[in-house]
Amino acid sequence: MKISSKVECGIISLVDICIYSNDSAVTVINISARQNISAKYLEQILPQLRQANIIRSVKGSHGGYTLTRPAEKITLRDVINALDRTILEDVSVREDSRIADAVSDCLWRKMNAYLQNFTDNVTLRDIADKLVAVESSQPMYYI
Amino acid sequence: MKISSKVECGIISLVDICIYSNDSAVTVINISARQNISAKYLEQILPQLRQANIIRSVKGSHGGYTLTRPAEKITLRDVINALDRTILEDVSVREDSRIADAVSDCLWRKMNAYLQNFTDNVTLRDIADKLVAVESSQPMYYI
DNA sequence: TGTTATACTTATCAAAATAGTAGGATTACA
DNA sequence: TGTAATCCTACTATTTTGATAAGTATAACA
Repeated sequence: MKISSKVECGIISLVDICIYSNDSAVTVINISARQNISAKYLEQILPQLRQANIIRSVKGSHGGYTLTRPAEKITLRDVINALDRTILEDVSVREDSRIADAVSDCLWRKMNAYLQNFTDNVTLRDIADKLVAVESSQPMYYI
Repeated sequence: MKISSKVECGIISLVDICIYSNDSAVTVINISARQNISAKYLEQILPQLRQANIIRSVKGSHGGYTLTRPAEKITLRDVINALDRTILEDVSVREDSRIADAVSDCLWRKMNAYLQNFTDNVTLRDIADKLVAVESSQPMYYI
């Protein structure tokens, strides 16, 4: 399905922070270098994740970002809602007929609930763990 | 979730055809009037549904559209694939890092499969039936 | 106290996608 | 031959998206 680049970069950044923060905050510059995402672009995305209370930031020298809570407590839905609320909104465009209403009620609403259920049950930890599993037969670096 | 107006109008049209075709084909003009959708817009959508073999058309006087098969054999996935293939494609934007690959493999692909499963299990019949159920306590007209 | 390294904010811009329109061509039937 | 319909292709305006730019604020440290 269509996932915006913003959400994808957000998740990649969070996994990066999850893996690379060892008592120290992770900087935009480092995420950018490791993940091949423009630093300027990240500077637009990360503050939104902070406002959603998924990461916290430290300004100034030795600043950067850390997760606000354990990775298993951060769901895909949290991230999507922080960065692209429309993905999980059930928007009905048409209100023009009884058929349109029925399609909206019986289809879009249901489909959306189904998708929300999925995103509620995937956490950052799941992704990070999968990554380690994939890497296990390889040298242990993540870049 | 985000569903394009095109897909929504397509489904509404199909339900309309399902309900209103009694041995006779349903015309764009009638769908347009009943569902409040511009006829010109429908003229762009319905041929795509025909190309996907969901409806057949009859040209000329007394022409119009009918379903090619029973409503219970037309799935939401059929319709979406006919009108907006990107909805069910698992597109990964980033291929720039191992984390990006992991997110793509372990998340987007899985999410897409989950969504496809949903769309495989909803048919036009389901929608039409729901509509009748909604109407059952009301006078029996659909417009 | 000044320099440096960082996050933060706002504005801007170009490209792509979307929604819808327009005009004419084609077909079938009476 | 006229009429009622689908079909086809192009166009346009709007919105969304992806990304960049420039400058501000803040904290650490020498």
